[in-house]
Amino acid sequence: MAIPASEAQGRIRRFERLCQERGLPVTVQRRVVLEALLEAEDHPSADQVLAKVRQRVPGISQATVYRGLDLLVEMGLARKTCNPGRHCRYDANIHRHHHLVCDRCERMVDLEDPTLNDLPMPDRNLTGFHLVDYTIQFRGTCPDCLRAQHREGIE
Amino acid sequence: MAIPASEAQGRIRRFERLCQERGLPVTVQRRVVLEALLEAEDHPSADQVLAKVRQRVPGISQATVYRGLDLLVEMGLARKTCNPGRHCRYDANIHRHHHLVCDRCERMVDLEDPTLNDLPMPDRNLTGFHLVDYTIQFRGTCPDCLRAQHREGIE
DNA sequence: CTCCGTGCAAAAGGTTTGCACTGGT
DNA sequence: ACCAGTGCAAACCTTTTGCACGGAG
Repeated sequence: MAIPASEAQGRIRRFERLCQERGLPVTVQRRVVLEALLEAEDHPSADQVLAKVRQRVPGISQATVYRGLDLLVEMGLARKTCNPGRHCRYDANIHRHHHLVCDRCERMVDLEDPTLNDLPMPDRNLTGFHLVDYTIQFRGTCPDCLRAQHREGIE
Repeated sequence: MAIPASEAQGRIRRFERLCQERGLPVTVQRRVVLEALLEAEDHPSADQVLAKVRQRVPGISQATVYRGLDLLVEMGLARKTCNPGRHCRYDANIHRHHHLVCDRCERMVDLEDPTLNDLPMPDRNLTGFHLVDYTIQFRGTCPDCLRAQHREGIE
């Protein structure tokens, strides 16, 4: 969803600050990628961002946009709304259930919790969607990666 | 998550019935793909399913496994747990928010609903995960596709 | 017997990477 | 001036597709 202009300004400044902290140059290309994403109404694919960015910087290369997007995600200024990894995953569990996803290693495990299975469905009159089911994706760090992080902290 | 043997049997019979209804042959390959998925502990990628299937049917081709998985999804016997489409999508909205996803056209729109933003996080002592956030993905049909379906019903 | 599914291999499509040159700091 | 970023193109990886053969109904 498009970010309001007021907030977008702050987001761009935050981006510049984060770059400085890491000693990364704030290039036109990077800034334009961020701006394109802030203005997007939907959840654009990398290619859609590329198209939008090229309206402003015609010569920009695909690789630069991909790299710019990854940087934003790494900095916490954007989210990748797809699943971790490059491949599709399949699941034979077709009942309502939820997922715990590790941000670090991309592991995904099931969560069966009946207390989470009776959320009210968003009203069709408000959303326009006819919704039939839902899944909650919890994000965080899995046990293995927690241990690994802890070890890294010690070393 | 692995499906209990008792339920797996029923799932296989349901698969056979669905094939018959559609006049599709129940081949060894198709059955093995389903079995591999029912036995999987995690959310395997297509390639992981392929590896598992080849333990039992060494000569099976990659394409057959991909086709088998798609058939299962189409029949409602499995879920693709990745996002619609082949590409990653990006989102500049980094606050807690949720998604409405159309099963038909793969459109994804944001849902901001404060009443959905205070779900209890699963307990770390139970899951082992240190969870920091969550997103709810609602699945269904978007307004455009509802209209399209309606028109198809009339014709 | 007829089709459809399979296997093989090639194509497709999205993303990543190596390298020389350019541009920010 | 230095070092990282960019552009270009090739590589990579997952998924899809076309076609001839063989097996299911």
